Amino acid sequence: MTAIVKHRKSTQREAILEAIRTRGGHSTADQIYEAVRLKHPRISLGTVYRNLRMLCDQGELREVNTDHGYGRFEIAGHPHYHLVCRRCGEIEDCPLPVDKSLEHRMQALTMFRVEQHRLDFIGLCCKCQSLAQT
Amino acid sequence: MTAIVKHRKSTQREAILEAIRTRGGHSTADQIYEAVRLKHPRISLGTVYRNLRMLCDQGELREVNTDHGYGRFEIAGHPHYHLVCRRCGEIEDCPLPVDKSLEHRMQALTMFRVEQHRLDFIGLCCKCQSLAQT
DNA sequence: CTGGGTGCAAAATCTTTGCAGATCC
DNA sequence: GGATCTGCAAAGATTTTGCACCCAG
Repeated sequence: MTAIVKHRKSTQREAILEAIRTRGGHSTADQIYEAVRLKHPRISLGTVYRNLRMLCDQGELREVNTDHGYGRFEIAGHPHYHLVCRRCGEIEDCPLPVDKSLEHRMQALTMFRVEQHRLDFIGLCCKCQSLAQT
Repeated sequence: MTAIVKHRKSTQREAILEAIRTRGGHSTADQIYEAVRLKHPRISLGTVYRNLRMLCDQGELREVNTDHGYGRFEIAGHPHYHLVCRRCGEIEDCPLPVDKSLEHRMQALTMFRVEQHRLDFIGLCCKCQSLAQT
């Protein structure tokens, strides 16, 4: 099932994973690039993207999509929902438990083959609540 | 609340709305562009994007995000969930009723100001089920 | 050694924008 | 007639890729 692809270990890839862990997840490619650059000034954005893609394919990372134009990446631990700020795009993990039964309920109603679901709550993060009225 | 902006009517904008209605929603900017071009060969992609943005701002359209790189647009009727095909990116509307109580349950647990939520089921559409095994 | 990984820069993709002329009211 | 829209093309933003060199195994 899972593609068997050999990958060497590389300093850069380790550093990228480390950076995501340190930042606490939900980082954009550029944030990761900047973070890694502190220790590895010669790393290139291309390498960051290449490794993010690879780590996603391997299941070590998960890409989180927002409406804010760029992808964000998190460590692929146990699944959870997200809180997404519509103003600044920041993402927080959601304390609500994941409800797998939704998938079964849904599957009963459609020919579409349901494999997983994602639930995002959209609104304003604490910081943006104080800044904006709208 | 809603910004009071005057907008004239334009042949192009009408045609864009019409195209989205005809295609049945969930269209990409490019699909809309191609559809409108049949009747208005001189329309430009820029105009399509400008009008899509405007119609979203006015609340006539809603932008639906997928992981497939481009935005999709649907008529902003009553809210509903989506089925998203991970292979081809196609979107279907979901028959499951929207559960607003999720937002209240969530709001009770966080400082984040919850305004709405979105729920996508991810999997394989009928067409892609027959094509792929993975 | 040798094939995967990297840096660099160019290219690809999707979307937005500046400008001059056309259009609606 | 004047503000709004349009077409065109150039610019932006984000992500991917070709290539020659480098390095882990």
